[in-house]
Amino acid sequence: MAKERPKKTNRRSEILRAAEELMVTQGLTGVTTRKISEAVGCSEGALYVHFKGRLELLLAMLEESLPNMLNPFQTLQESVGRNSPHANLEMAITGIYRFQGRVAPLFGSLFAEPKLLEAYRKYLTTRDKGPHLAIAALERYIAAEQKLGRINKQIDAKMSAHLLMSSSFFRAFVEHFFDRPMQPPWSKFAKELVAAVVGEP
Amino acid sequence: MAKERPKKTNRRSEILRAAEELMVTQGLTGVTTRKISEAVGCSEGALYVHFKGRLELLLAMLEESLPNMLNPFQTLQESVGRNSPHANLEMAITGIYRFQGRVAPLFGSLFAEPKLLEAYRKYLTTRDKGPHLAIAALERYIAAEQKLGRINKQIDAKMSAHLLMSSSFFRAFVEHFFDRPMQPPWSKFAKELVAAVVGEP
Amino acid sequence: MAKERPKKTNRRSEILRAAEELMVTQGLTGVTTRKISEAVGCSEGALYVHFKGRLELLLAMLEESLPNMLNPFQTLQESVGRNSPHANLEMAITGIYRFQGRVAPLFGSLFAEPKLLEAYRKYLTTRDKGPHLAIAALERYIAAEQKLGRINKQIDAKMSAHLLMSSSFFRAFVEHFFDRPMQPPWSKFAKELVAAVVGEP
Amino acid sequence: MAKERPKKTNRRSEILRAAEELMVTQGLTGVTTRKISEAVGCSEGALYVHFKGRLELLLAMLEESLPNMLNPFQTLQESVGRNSPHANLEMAITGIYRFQGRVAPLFGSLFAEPKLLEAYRKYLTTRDKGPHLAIAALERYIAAEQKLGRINKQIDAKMSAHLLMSSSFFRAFVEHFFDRPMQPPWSKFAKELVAAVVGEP
DNA sequence: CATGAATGAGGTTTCATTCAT
DNA sequence: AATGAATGAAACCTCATTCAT
Repeated sequence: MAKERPKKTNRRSEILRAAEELMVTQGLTGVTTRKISEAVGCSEGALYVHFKGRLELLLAMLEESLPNMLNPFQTLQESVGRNSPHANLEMAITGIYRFQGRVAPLFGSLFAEPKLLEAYRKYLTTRDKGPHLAIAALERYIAAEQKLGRINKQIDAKMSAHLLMSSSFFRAFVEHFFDRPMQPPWSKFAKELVAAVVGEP
Repeated sequence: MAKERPKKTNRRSEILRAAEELMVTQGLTGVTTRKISEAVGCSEGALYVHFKGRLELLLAMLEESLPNMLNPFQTLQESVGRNSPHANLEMAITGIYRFQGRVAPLFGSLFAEPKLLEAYRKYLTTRDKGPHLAIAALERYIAAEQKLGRINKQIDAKMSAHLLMSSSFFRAFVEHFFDRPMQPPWSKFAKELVAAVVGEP
Repeated sequence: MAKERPKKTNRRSEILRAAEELMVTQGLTGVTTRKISEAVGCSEGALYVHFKGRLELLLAMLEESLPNMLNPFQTLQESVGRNSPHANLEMAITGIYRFQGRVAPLFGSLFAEPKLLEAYRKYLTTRDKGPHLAIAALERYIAAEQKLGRINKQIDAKMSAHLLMSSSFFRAFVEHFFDRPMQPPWSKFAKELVAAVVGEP
Repeated sequence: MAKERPKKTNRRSEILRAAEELMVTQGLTGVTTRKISEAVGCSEGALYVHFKGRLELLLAMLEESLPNMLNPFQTLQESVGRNSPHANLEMAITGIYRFQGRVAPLFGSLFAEPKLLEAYRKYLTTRDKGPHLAIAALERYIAAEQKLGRINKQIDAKMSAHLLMSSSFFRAFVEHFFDRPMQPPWSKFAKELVAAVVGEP
């Protein structure tokens, strides 16, 4: 009789979640095997059942932190020609901004451990992941709207995409670095940013 | 006959230089008291003659990594009305970009050690230092050139400053993160960026 | 067939025994994690598997040094009405004296490390341990014998108990402090002491 | 012409006073060369101008902590035949008790550093110092009063002296060990103690 | 799959002491 | 007499990892 495997999904993802939580609250340096196991409520040895070592564990954790980034762009692509381009772009960069708020500290942290950074680099490049995807998605959207005449055709779509991305990232980074929101508040800034980059609505 | 004191570069700065070197090559995690003392060629105890502890040492090191940033802006302010505004802005953001290439890994690293980040935060805010100064300098320059009619008065000076800063930072960060230059090369990108932000020359 | 587990004296107690040994031979200052691990023949890290830190280790060690004190008093209580009260008291204070000879240096040492003293204090007071127990036991015994008419009823039992305890402790402390026995030798002194305190037999 | 030495007494005794203060507040372990120099407000090196090393410094400090003990006994000897013997003894043991309250932690501490204890031992024994002096003084007084018929001649003067000394020491030690006064308060206890030891007045 | 004990290397910091100035 | 920089040893503790059970 087949042994059903009902309670799985468990450990491995518990561990990853604990690791991410620690990374956010204590910084990369605070993500020790001891603390992870304490947070999960298991022995340190248990970590090595699921991962070859700390590095692999952290890589897996980073892997699972990314996917959420894609959503804003699917939505964006689907809204070509619908609503106003400005509203669409604002929503998109708001998604990006939020995502970057979460990952800026994570990614920044990696500079502290070159081995981990190098490994993550390899992981990203072999799968062709990176911010260029987001920029490209923005660019495609802008170009599409330009074709529809809803965005000024003079605008350099690629550069605009770059500007939107850069500004969101810079803001997210600085705000987390100083642990304090910048002025003006994001919603106002997003409007102004889009207006400045693709022209007044 | 005055006794010259030639060799007084003085431990303290040797230590700081060694620490910075280590931070760049090995990441914040690699900046240990042991390694610093080895790099300097002194005992570990010697570090504590000059600094209360590792944290203070690192803070001092960060302190001494900043000042160089100010130069591009002094130059910028002095060139109001001279040469072309585009050339001036390109030079300025090139300076910023280079500076950020050096400090992005440093600052990113800090996310790995919240205590250090917090301390550095305090240091920066009590002296009102931060990227807003650079942005404000750019903004002042743009506004000044607008007054002279050398830059389109329609342009939002503050937002433009922000865009220039963000783009430089984003590029510097990403290039160091991936350890690979982005396309197009900086000199070309800088031109396009300035053009996109303050209008074709 | 059951596997006997003979060698389980178990690190933890090996460690505690080594620590006590060191405390006696080298003084509290000589009880270092290094020396303990060397004495046990394990790594320093192993200590931290069993104890949170040096302080907890020392507390546990002190904890296990006490219990032996209780025996003299059980015996004492059981001998009410039997043999001569003087002989009984002599035996009891001899037990106390021996115990105090062992712990006086230990307890004295604690003044050298206020944090440890404070922690031990807390440990003792929360469990209502302390010399008052010994004094009370002596007092109870004396009172019981007074009821039986075997000790002069005029005697202040409480004060007598106090005197017996104090004298034993003082002697033990001084002898260890000077590393030299006092005159007259204990057996003679004990007799005289009891006679002086509860009256000639 | 005599060189007057006006501002002396200084350093050396400043250092000793600082060391004693530290010993009382931080325990022997807290008496480090660094802390002493900080407390005095001089360099660590300065300590070695006045003392060969830490051990000699501490010995000198202990040396200067004792002399005050003698006063109660001078007074005592002078009051033979005056006032009441009980009052005189109470005053004497109160002096002893106070003194021991100060030195019990100091002397206890020494068990933590056998080398220092050994050195101090040598110092004490070569000059024939020690608690036997105090006991002998008490004994002499009691005997003198017995001769005058002011104290019961049946009393064993030597043992009485011993009991008075022991009780004071025990109390001082325990009270400092537990950092809490014992019951009954000293003044009441002293009366009862003297009454118990040399008979009701 | 999981544990708990163990380890060796390495972390930061403090110590008493020396010595050129 | 005094300093301040320096040191080597040693303090306590934490790390990632292994392995028998």
